[in-house]
Amino acid sequence: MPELPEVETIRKDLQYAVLGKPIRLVHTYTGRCVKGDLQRFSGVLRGNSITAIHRRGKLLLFELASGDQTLLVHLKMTGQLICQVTGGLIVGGHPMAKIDDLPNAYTHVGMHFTDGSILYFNDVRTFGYLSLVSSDEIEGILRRYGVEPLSPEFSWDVFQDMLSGRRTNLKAFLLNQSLIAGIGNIYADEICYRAKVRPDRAVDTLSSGEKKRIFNSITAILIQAVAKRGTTFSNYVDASGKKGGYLPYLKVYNREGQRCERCGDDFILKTRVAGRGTHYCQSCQE
DNA sequence: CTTCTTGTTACTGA
DNA sequence: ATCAGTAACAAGAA
Repeated sequence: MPELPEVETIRKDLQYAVLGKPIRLVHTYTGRCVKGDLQRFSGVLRGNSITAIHRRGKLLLFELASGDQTLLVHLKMTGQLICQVTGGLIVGGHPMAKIDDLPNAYTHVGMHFTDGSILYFNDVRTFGYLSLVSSDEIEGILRRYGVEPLSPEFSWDVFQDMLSGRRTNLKAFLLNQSLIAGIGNIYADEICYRAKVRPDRAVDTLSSGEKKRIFNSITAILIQAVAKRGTTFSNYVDASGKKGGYLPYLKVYNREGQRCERCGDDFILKTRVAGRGTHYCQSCQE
C-alpha cells in the first residue's frame, strides 16, 4: 500500500532515472489503467521528456517538456513504477539493474526512453491510473489535497485548526486526504501507537497533550519511514524493484496477537475503525 | 464457497 | 452548506 513514504521514495528514485530523457515510444500492453484515449496518451508522450517529478499526498505529477500537460500517476493499492536503466545507475544504494521478469502479466504501460531505459507501470488490481491532464485542470485536482505533513506549512497552529469543530474519530481524521495529505492505513496506526492514543478516540475528546503527541508523531513516523524507503507489506517496491526497509520497525500494523514491545504485558489487538483494519495496544493507548 | 485486504469517491443522512 | 459514515470498486490470498 503505497502511502507518502513509499510514493516519495519512488519519486526520488525516478528523478535520478528518467529526468530529461527523451521518450522514444510508449507501449500500452493491456489498455487498462490509462485514462482517456490510448492513442492520444502515447502520442503526447512520444518525443516528450519529463522535466520534473512532484508529489502531492500519494499522487505523482510528471512535468513534461511540452509544458501544456502533466502526467498524473496514482498507485492506489497495488500499483508499481519500476525503471529498468541501462548503465550502472545507483539509486537509493541499489543498482538499477536489468529486471528480467518485466514486462509481466500485470504490466499496463512501458515508457521507452532513447537511451534504452524503460519505465514500467504494473498493477495487479488495476485501481491505479495514469492520466494526462492539461495545465489548467491541475489546480482543481490539487486543491482537494490538504497540507503536506513534511512541509513547513504543517505547523502546530494549522494542525489545531484542522481538529477544531471536528467530531470524527482519530483514525478517520488521519486518513482524510483533504486535511493532511499522504497518510494511509499503515502509518495511521503507527502514528496512533507512537502518540499513545487509541485510533477510535473522538478527536473532540483529545487533551492538548495528546494532540501535541499526535502532531509530533505524524512528522516523526513519516520521516523515519521515508528514511527506511517505505514499508513492503505486499506489493510495494521502489523504482528499482527493491522492497522497502520499514517493515521491521512497525509496532502495531500486521502485528495482531503479538506482544506489545512498549508495555511488554499486552498483545496487539486488531479491530475495525473507519471501515479499515486497525491495530493498537489497549494497555499503552488511551 | 466466503471473507479479507485498502485508496478514493459516490452516495446517504443529519 | 458542511460534515460524517458507509458501500462500492478490483482481484487475489486464505
